[in-house]
Amino acid sequence: MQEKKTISNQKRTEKTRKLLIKAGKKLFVEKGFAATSTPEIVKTAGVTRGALYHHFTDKQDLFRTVVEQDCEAVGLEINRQSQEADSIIDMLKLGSSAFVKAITTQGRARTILIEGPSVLGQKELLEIEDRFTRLSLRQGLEAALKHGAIRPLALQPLVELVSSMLDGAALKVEAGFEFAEIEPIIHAFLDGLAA
Amino acid sequence: MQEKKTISNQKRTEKTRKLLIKAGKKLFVEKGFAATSTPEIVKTAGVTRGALYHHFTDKQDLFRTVVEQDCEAVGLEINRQSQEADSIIDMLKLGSSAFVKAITTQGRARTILIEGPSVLGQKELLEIEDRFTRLSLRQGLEAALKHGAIRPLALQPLVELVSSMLDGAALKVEAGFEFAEIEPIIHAFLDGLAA
DNA sequence: TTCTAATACATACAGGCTGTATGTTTAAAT
DNA sequence: ATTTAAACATACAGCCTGTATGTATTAGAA
Repeated sequence: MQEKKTISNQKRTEKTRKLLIKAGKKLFVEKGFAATSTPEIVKTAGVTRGALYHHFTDKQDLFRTVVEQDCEAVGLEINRQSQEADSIIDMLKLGSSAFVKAITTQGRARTILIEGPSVLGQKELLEIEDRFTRLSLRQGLEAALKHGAIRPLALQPLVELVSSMLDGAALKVEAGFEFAEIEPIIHAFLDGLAA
Repeated sequence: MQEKKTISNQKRTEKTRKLLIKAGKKLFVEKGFAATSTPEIVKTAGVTRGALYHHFTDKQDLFRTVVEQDCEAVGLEINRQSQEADSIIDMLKLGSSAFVKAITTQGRARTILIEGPSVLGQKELLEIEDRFTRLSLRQGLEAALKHGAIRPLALQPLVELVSSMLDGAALKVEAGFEFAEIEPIIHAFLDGLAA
């Protein structure tokens, strides 16, 4: 029979945090941040509120962690799918599509795009997105500008606007629009930049 | 000396509602929906919670009213400023600029764009925006499509994406970017549609 | 004009939630 | 083996929301 006398603190922490994050993610997606109570979270996770407030400073801190993980996952998807691009403009298109597909998976659009701005504030959310999802967009646009693949525009605002357009596209897909209907318009916009 | 024996119920209601809406608008802009308490709202308005819950079903209902008023104001601005346009594409540009300018005034971006989606839900917010601010955008794009001023794309998703891009543009302006920096990029996008 | 009904509040209350303070158990360090 | 510190568990204080109930003022009917 297997004995389980001791669990290292590290493993224990890791496990508890994972349970809390998983529960939080599920509930934040289903009901939103405000409508999700901490008693509900810990009940879903199978721990106590003591554990929650030991590992996170408050509910918002848990939410931030959820958003960070979601953003990281989206970022990985973008990188993975935009590898195999022929041209620079093609890379932008592939990356854009990857972004929309990834962020409309697992309810990520709700946490990142809908709840994120009001719970974390626009500024902090942007920092997170910069770290994970918008990195490759920025690089892609930078390369495109350098190679003259798109018109000479200010890089920074360009990143912001393209990013916003993609956020919007994702929200529409989330709201029921077919991605097949949205994608050509994204491409039209990007082609417009090349004109 | 002026006597003030009787005030008609209509006037009384109008006045109280106006006070509550004004207080709510101020506080929602300053601190967000969640961080604004109803005791604080009624204190700012100079009325009691009884009055608040008499005129509005709940805090969210007051918020919705605030957003509707803000959207209406934005819509009026768009119509006003996009009158004097020469071409169809020019009307789109004028309208877009008017939208961004109007929604970055009076803290409207916070209530409509940041708090709105999470408090009211994406769906209900879209309905409100459709009624007030996106009406002219839709008409403009429809006319542009009919006249062949822009490429043949599905109207509905087109409206959604342009609208989202403008939302994003407004948020960036709100976040400190200069409108002068953002505007040319909006125009570039719109020109791209004409290509 | 008087009485009744309805509107527009005002006050009191119940339940729930958040964050903290404090207690307890288990791993880590000495 | 003992002490310390991490990882929880429990209890508590304060605040907030929505509702229920009570009161005053206006509207309408008689």
